Amino acid sequence: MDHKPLYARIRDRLVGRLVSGSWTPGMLIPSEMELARQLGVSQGTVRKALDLMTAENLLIRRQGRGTFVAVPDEGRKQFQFFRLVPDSGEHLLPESRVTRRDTAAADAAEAAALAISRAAPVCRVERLRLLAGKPLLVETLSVPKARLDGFEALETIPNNIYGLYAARWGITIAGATEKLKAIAASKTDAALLGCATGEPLLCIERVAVDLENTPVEWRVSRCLTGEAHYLAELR
Amino acid sequence: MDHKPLYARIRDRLVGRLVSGSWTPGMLIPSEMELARQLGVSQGTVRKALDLMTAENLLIRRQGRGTFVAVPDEGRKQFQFFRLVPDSGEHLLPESRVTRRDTAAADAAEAAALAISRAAPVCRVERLRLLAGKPLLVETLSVPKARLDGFEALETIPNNIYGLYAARWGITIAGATEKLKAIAASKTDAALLGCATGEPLLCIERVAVDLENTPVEWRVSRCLTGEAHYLAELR
DNA sequence: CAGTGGTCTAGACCACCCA
DNA sequence: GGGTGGTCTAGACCACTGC
Repeated sequence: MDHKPLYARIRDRLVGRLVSGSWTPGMLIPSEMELARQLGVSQGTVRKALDLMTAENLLIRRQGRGTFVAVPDEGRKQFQFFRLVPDSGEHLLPESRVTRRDTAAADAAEAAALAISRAAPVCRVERLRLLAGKPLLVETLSVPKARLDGFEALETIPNNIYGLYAARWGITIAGATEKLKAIAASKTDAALLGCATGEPLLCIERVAVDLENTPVEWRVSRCLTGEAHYLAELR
Repeated sequence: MDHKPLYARIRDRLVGRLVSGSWTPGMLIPSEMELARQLGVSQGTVRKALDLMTAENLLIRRQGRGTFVAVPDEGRKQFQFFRLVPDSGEHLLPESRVTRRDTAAADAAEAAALAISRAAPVCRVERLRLLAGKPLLVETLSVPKARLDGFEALETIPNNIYGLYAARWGITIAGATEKLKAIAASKTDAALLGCATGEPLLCIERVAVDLENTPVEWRVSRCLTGEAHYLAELR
């Protein structure tokens, strides 16, 4: 059972330092040699663990400088989980305007997506996001109150919410699964987006997970794709 | 200029064997030790090159057996470039029905996507794809005639077209870029798909590239997403 | 200049597969 | 048993960074 390779167990121990908060975003971590001494393995094994974590976007290595803990929204990483880009190709972050908030027991869809019980309370936010002043999408997100206690009392919801999860609750969003469909705009969405009812919208349903692969957030976005598109790279 | 690391240059030489066809899909390639001798580098360097190629889905390594050239449509790899899955979760390959074919000079969109001139001839295929007998999507694909000569004379277009590119022209599709939008069904698409004109469709525009990153195929799919969705994993 | 990560080598032992 | 890839170690040299 515990016959994972040594480098994988080293990785797990180092991820533990991230989860426990003893390594914080942006921080310089000890050198390979130092870690090898601390952990009682060779430098090569530490390197393999660090390379794994680098591939997972958890660390950033810089020759001559050292190895750093990745900060969620650094440079392009801001867009790691935002694949909707203007047709013109520029990558801009949209502004946000919160249109609704509440806290209540999870509905069936939320309970399934977040792997929690129907009775568990969730906090919800609906917000409109605009690019260069024009409505781009409206999204509804739900998080388990148990996991992000105090979310419902936040005065403002920052634009970059994954940075908030990290700063306030020490939760790093490590990945997400998205399901895309084309739908017709509902009356309320159309009003928010300033388009016609029935207009085709790109619907993105996302479950975001933390380092331990536990669902943290469920989000459904309805996007106008007249001047933007969702970009996917397949390799 | 040429100061790429040794393992990267080894990778390029080995990719060359794939491109030239001296290594063919499914084939067992020489062992690490043998390659190290042939190429005059250490086993560790060969390993790093092979690991790279494995990560690119070009090779498959099996402990105790050896290293094999990946077969484009082996097992789940059939779906490497087919991200549209039924909501039920099963992964089935759709049947295809060709609805139109022609060969002509490239239009502006094709020339831009395939990086060829307007005068260059392209072969086009439009086909309807069905899942369990129900229309799922209609797609139009264009390939440069110069690159896939004889394509226009094919009697049948196989369901798995990337396997054909490999078998007939020795071209391996190594990656693709997809742009997604929500659009309203045109009259002709609606007729093919058996839906109402104006019905929201998921439009997937894909440029597929070969091992050397040269565009090989341009494809635009219009999909019904009533009972299926496009699945994306973000890491 | 010293310290870091990046590359490259050499060799050991293991787990797995097949004849 | 002999060969394969998978893991782990140890040490060398290089390229880059900052003092």
